[in-house]
Amino acid sequence: MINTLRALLKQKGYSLTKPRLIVFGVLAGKEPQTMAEIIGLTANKIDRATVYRTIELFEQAGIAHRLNIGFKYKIELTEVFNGHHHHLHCTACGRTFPLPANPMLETMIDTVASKADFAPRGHQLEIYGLCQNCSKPS
Amino acid sequence: MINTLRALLKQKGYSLTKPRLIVFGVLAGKEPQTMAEIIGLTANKIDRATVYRTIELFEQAGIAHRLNIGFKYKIELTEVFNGHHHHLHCTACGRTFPLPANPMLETMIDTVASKADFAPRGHQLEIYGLCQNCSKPS
DNA sequence: CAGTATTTGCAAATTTGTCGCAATAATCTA
DNA sequence: TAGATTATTGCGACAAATTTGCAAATACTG
Repeated sequence: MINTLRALLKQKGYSLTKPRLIVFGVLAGKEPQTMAEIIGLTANKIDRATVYRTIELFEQAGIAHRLNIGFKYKIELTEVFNGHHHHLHCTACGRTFPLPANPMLETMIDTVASKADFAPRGHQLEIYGLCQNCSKPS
Repeated sequence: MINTLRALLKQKGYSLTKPRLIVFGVLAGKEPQTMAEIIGLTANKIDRATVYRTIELFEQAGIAHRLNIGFKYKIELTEVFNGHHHHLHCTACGRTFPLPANPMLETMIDTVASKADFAPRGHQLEIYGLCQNCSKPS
């Protein structure tokens, strides 16, 4: 994991610094995080500006990317680390869950775009609703 | 159209005011707009703060909703006015095109979510790539 | 049309994201 | 591994985006 990180950084000529490792640590194996969350979790270690710069750099290096959810956006590691997937966003508790990609669905999405004379390069599917926990009768 | 607008507002106990009509007019029948665009188009008629408040109110009343595209978000009228559809976002020219919903695709999305023990209430699919115009050989 | 409740504009305050630059840490070379 | 070179960080100042309080204006009700 760290090796992949190092490799992706090196590919772009970036170095693996302490702040970058910290930000990566905050993202690894967690649900997508908002900027505020990342900044909060690293507040005593890294400056706000560095967090923004790091995220931007991670995006350029294909390490992390933005996920648009409702108003805000959240950051998560790319499919290199997480595999391609979509998201289930619970409108009750605000959590975001990964939904493993379904090959048939992927194909259909590309097909539908192509039929509209559009050359698809990627997509993002966000499903809104209630997670298992929030739809339980209280 | 205006009647539907009035009805949706009344349903929530909101009144149909001049500023709300103006904002509605800016959104009706157009591509999704960014906040900056809406504010710009109404600058000499409505205060910025009112635009923000109106959009928020439109969201609550199911009149308009936010569409997340790349970094920014855009506003468009809901399916009540526009029908359910997805979006093709051209990464070259930045335009956003509607993609009429495909029933089979819709079904598959709901199914996939349900299988993950999630109760889907809606979804948003953004496809990124090149529009017909931008993929032409120049 | 008056009375009441809602909504607006304005100005100020927050929040969010960016930038320049000197200090610091990482990388490279010998 | 020391020393030179380059990339990166923290800090403070900015700039942009969004929110809020409140008095004045507008819409709705009877």
